[in-house]
Amino acid sequence: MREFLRTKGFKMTQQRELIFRSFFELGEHISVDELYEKVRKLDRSVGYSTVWRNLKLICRVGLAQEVNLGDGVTRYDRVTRAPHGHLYCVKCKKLTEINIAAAIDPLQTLSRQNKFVPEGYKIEVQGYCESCQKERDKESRGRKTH
Amino acid sequence: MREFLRTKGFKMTQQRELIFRSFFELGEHISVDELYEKVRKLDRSVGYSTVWRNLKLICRVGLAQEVNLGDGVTRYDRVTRAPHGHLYCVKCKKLTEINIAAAIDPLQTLSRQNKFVPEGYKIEVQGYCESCQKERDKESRGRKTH
DNA sequence: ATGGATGCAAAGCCTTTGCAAGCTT
DNA sequence: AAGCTTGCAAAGGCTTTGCATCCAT
Repeated sequence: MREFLRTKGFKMTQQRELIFRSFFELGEHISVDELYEKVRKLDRSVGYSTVWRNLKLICRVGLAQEVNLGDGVTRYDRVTRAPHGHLYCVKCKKLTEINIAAAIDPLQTLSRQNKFVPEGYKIEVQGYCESCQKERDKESRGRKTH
Repeated sequence: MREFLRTKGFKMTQQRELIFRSFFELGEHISVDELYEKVRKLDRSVGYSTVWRNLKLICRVGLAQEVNLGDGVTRYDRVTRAPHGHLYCVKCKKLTEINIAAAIDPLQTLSRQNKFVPEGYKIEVQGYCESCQKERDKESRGRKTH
């Protein structure tokens, strides 16, 4: 890792190592806050912006990718060999990962037709998870503008 | 429209009509600011929050959907019969709409397998548009943490 | 009248950045 | 030494909300 970063012009520091380690130990869809919490448990002296900047760095060197579920918080997904998408329950916010290989195929074709070079895919299916399907009707009866 | 809203418990007002009209006249991927600008040209007295709340309302009654491209701004897409996805150039931020019917198919299958009831799809392909492909290499040479 | 709708100003929240000091290389 | 990093505090930038007032029904 240290080598990997060096070749890209970055240095390895104690905090950086802690942050990288923590990030990869956590699951997917990690937010800055979540990672910050985890890191703080191991080293109370690490600053929030350091975590934030390192998360950005992880993305910059291609080890992770930002994910935006529209809840106002940017999350980060480790880039794995298997690209995945999400089933996002709009009621309970639960996320379920799905393999999107089958969906990527037609997208590559479309990209080609538009002379577009794809680098990544964000696929999200919004809807209701099994346990929230019953609540669905109530939901649509909301009122008030705010 | 007035009727439609009434059945859902909302009233029609002068501002609301202006906002709704403007929204549907504009293209896709409209941000609150953009809509606000357009509305202000027609009526300087309309407030920002009114535009914001009405955009939310349009979504709530199912006429539009929030789109999040990860640039920190929430955009709104009119819900049309034909669902579409986007080719998002990470360099120039250009958006190109694509028909995602072919990609939805496998996603529905996956949803079914997870006992998930899909309501909408967000599909975004990140990459480089034709004119930005040459810049691609330079881009990856970025340095500095911030 | 009644309750939703509006405008303004003020919060809220998360994301970024300026700086001076501290560490790798 | 040179330059990337870090922490802290302060900005930013967009999204929400409190409230008193206004307006549609």
